Amino acid sequence: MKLSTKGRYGLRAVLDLAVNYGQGQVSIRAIADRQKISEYYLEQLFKKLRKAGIVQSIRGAHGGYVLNRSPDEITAYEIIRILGETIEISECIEATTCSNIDSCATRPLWIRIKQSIDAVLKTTTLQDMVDDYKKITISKDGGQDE
Amino acid sequence: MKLSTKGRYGLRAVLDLAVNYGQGQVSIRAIADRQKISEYYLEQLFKKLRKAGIVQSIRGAHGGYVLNRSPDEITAYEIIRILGETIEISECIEATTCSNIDSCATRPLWIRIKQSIDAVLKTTTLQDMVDDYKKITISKDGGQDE
DNA sequence: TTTAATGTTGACAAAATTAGTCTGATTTCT
DNA sequence: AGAAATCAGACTAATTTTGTCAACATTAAA
Ligand code: FES
Ligand code: FES
Repeated sequence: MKLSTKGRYGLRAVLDLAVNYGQGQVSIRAIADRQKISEYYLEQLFKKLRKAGIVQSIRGAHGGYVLNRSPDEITAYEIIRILGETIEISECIEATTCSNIDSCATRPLWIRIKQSIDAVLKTTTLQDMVDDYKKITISKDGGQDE
Repeated sequence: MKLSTKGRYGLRAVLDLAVNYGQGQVSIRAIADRQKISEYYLEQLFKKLRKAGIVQSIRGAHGGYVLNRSPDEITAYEIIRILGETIEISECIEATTCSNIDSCATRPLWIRIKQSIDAVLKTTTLQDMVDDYKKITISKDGGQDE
């Protein structure tokens, strides 16, 4: 069970925007460079994020993307879902029923797992993650921003 | 993010054994029938379970499989891991470090998610699941065993 | 007004993983 | 001997994921 790169790359990219929140737009190329992700692939992901209203695009020369809301108002859950990542574990969990529910004793377990994952994702904002991240890097190299 | 059929089918199959625990061996064909899973595919899964000592095989005519331990001593976590299912979310979580950990702010999140999944799996025994299952079916059709 | 940088879109291709099947052997019971 | 089952490993098919590309649209700056 692994999150696909959609979710992993996408969240890292959005986090890059969160770190730079309030300092103007960031281009896909810059993110691709920093995060070592294909520029073309990121385009796909930002398409979804823009349609969902998470980010705003600034077109033209020196354009880029900006978060539409403050990082502490965006949860990891939103991002993951928008990127098309499903936290289903088993297909029949989101549905209210399942064709062979009578011979299946695993449903309650999958549901509990899904709930515990969702709980973590929903209570984690981008700001939380940025804070954690800064704590690590600062303790390592003495800080990089003024 | 989905559990592969290895984990889903495998756990259902083992649960089938757990329901019949103490009543002798169960053949793969019987499980395949009840759970609507390919007989050949199940063979693959039981191969792993046998090597890991979860089940014991009884060869020859009227053979089958039996749980090697009591259902309340086997956790869902064990089964899932033995079947080769990884609960990694991201590749670099099990490892103590990661090549681009410096530009990645998502690690703490993935770790917390993994821990919450593991917690659920480790605290759920086959017996727990059988109990849940019986509760449902009994309330539905008035019970099926004597 | 031109130019260059960037976003936008949809289609496509490559790679990896998962899922499922098959054949043949061995063992044990009747 | 014959039937019913496991055991082992190879093999294929299907699906999903990942990544790439080309053509176009929009805007800012020169
Ligand atoms: S297979 Fe659908 S609930 Fe288990
Ligand atoms: S990519 Fe390895 S820790 Fe995030």
